[in-house]
Amino acid sequence: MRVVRVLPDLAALGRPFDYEVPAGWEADVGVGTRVRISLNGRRVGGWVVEDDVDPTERETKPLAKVTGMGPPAPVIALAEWAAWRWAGPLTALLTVASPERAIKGLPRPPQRTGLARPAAGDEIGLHASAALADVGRPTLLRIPPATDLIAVVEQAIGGTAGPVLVLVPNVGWADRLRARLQRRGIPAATSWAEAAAGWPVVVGSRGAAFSPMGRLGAAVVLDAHDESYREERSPHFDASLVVAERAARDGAPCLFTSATPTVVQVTNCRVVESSRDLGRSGWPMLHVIDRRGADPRTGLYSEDLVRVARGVGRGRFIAVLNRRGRGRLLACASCGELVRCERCGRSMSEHEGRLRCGACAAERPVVCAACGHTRLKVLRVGVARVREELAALLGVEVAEVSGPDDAPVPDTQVLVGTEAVLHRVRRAEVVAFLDFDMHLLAPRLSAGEEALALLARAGRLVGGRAAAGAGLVVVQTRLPDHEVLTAATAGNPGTFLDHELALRRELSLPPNTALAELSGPGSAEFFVALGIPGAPIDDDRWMVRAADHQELCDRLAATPRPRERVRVKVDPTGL
DNA sequence: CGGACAAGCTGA
DNA sequence: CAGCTTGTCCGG
Repeated sequence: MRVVRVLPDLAALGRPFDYEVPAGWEADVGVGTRVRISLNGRRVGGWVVEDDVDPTERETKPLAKVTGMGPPAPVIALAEWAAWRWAGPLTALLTVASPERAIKGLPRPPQRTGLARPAAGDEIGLHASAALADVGRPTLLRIPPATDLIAVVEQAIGGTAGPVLVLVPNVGWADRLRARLQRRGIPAATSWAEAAAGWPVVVGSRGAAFSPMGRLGAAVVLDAHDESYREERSPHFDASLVVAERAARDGAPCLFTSATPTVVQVTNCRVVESSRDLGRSGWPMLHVIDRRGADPRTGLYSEDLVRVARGVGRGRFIAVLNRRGRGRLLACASCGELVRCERCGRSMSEHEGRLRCGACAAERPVVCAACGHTRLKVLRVGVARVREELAALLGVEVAEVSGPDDAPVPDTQVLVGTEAVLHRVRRAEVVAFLDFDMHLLAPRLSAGEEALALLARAGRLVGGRAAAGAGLVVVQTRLPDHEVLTAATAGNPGTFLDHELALRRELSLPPNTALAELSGPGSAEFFVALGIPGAPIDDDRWMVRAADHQELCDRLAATPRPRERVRVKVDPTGL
């Protein structure tokens, strides 16, 4: 009698059980198949995770039902790797890798037309073409933000006979890319079933990293730095790393593209940089407005900014204001200097009568580092007033972009919104960051990387500085010499990366070490059981550290979890 | 996870 | 001590 091992889709259980395959079902059951089983008297769903298991001496029950197709065996193995890498339940990853509804049969794959490799005419195509010869670790193409990436995708598709997986940050982008490929005679899968059936190209967002396609011919991750590749829920897997691992397993080349790669990516990838000319011309024109002299109590609009806004032609003017998080900046009430950490440069907040850095936990007394005064002010913007103020200043209608992602964008020339507005508008003449310091100093490990990525994103809306009709990105800041701003001004993120890498090395932060955040009531007990270096963050959170992920993840996997709940976040971004 | 069963608490 | 809550165990 054939016996299979089934993992029930109950996250807290996390243990497989053995079942018999009833006679006549043999052909419908294999690794990955979605089944229903009778467990402890109730019917639950699950996945076959192992086939032809040695029947234990223990009695086995038969499978109750075959629900439909599930992820193929190599994707199950990939999900197991991801469960190890992000110390999370396999069930959650198998759910991502499975079709939403039961699938019994597959459509017939389309004719392969338009799949010839185009001539690698321009610089981007040449880089992509060369990078595709490389296998093992991803090649990172560092290309400026205002670059059309279709040439990269076409090189990847034309350069292999196997299926190509293309990851993009969001579904809107996936839809547009699919449509463009379709017009070129390249059918791109839009569903789980199509990917499983053998469509030559799969385009998708985060979840598509676990797409049920066969052995990859090549993989491409566009805007590989984008935060949306990171799953917000547990396990917090990073789809770009999943794709890199998958490509390596399949012996396929993996291409990352990014204008603003993270320091971890430039460390772990083979980096190919675009030429200096292309780099400069593809970054936007940046206008930095120094607000150091401004009274912390005055409004958000400098004279300079108002002048720029009044000079806008027919295009859009977009004002961006960060309201994300509870990030509050402190400034000296006397001289206006921002309160920053002397070790890592991030913002500090007041904590039991002392200043404390949210990123590296450094502490010091409540004293202005510039003038020695002890009175500090909280810089906070009256969000509701921002729109009204701008409308009054410019004498035009101003709309606020907020609410759900799919709501229509108001049809006014001037818009105010959080950074989400940059995802919802495709084109602008001017993008102005009213208070960029919130981004530069956010108490997160990735604050600088994210701030630079934001400027690059804004650059897409206004166009590269060399393009016809190029617009302008405006930044109001009290830190005009910040390395993020000098890098963006020069159109060369390399200077920022060098700075950030040196800082990370000095503080033993990733990529020099691997970190995990433990939270929840059981975190203290789990920390002790782990027996690796770490430090408390606050009441029920701990940060643990190991030399690399092998050591960290092996330790996390080998240590039994305490009875009380622990959440583990490998590679935390917020500290 | 959720059912089974045991131990603990409460009030008459 | 019935009736209820809370805790612990376990599944093929």
